[in-house]
Amino acid sequence: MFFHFKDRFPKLNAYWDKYLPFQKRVEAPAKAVLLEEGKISQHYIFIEKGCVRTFFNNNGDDKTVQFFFENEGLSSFDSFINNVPSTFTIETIEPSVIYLLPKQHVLRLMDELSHEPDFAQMILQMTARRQMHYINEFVSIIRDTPEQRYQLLLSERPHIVQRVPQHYIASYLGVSKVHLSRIKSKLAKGKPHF
Amino acid sequence: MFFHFKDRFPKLNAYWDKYLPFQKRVEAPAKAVLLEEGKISQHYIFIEKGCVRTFFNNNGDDKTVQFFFENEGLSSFDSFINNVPSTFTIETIEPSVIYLLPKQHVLRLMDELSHEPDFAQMILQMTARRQMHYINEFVSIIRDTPEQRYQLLLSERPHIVQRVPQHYIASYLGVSKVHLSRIKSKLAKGKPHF
DNA sequence: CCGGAACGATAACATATGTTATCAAGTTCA
DNA sequence: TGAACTTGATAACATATGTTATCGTTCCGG
Repeated sequence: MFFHFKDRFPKLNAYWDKYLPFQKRVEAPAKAVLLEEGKISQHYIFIEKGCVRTFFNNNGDDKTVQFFFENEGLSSFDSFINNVPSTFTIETIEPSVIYLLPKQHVLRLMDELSHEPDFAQMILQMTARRQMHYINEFVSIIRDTPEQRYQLLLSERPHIVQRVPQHYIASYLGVSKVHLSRIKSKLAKGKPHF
Repeated sequence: MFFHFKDRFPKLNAYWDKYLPFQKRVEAPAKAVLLEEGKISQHYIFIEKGCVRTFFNNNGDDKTVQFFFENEGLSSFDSFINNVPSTFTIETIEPSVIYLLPKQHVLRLMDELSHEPDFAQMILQMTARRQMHYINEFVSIIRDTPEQRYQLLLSERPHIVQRVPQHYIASYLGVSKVHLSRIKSKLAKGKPHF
């Protein structure tokens, strides 16, 4: 969450660097669970290499909520901040190199940061953007057909299609893996590639 | 957004009361536009009486994103904070009594508030909850069938079903109004009421 | 008080999507 | 290396959902 705003708020860099030493480096294989559904989040997670998804279990099959890649950070935000059980699991997709920053340090970082004069503006701008992201996810799914959503993924976030197994993408799009396969073959017919 | 946290952070009361005089009271008929898609949000909106929806236009027909009722506050958050065009329109559903607090006062309120020692915690807890709300909207739509979503609405937010015209609810659920009508008639057959 | 708009139900048809099953090609790991 | 697992495609069938059209009712403004 914070990492993405380093450019807009250069002051973040100093804080970030200060807490780097407290991070724990982890090399995780594929399908390694970084946080389990129902547990309380204890770390902020930063991805140096590899990719990660968040998902929840629903009657046996799981539904993917979001994908994360290199140089992105995440946590189960509500669980982390409000000390409640996490709604979803965080799991590596590929073998990955992960940095874990324990909650106590993050909270200390936030507390120090809150003495900066423009902290209010910064935190509001950050959270407004995050919120907009999730609203857009919702908007897209009530506005677009699965086929349109897949094409949006292809054009705007092609790395997801390239690196993530198809059934994860299917559940993220809100369709069965069989239907996503149909969508792909339909698109392939319309637009032959030489 | 802030109003809901008055109980958890009693200090908010003092700030809220302090800025009450700067609000403008408006009596709006049904279908009155409080903020238009594409414009930049200039007010925080508080609903004293009536109800309101946010929606966006999509090729002529509109898609409802969220409903708000008495004693709830809202703004087009990203537009308000980041000074960007609003993604959606805010419109009354019923004739309503609305209070508008101009942006400058809200920003001043936030700035004062940021000197409170637990401001960081407060703002993080608030935003984590809001974020969770929107994630849950997304999760529900990739997990549940429209019929299940309608039943959830019936059991957990029955006031929406009672007060809001059906086609608004249909677009919020992500189905056509015809299909929502089908869902209702199907449920009525299964569970006859005497 | 009238006429039109808004709201909601229903039918008929077309299309989209889910489910289950099968097959093939990689990939992993003992 | 071989067996098990993962990934992906496809077929066949059942169900869900969209679209268009029609009808009746209610509501509201001139």
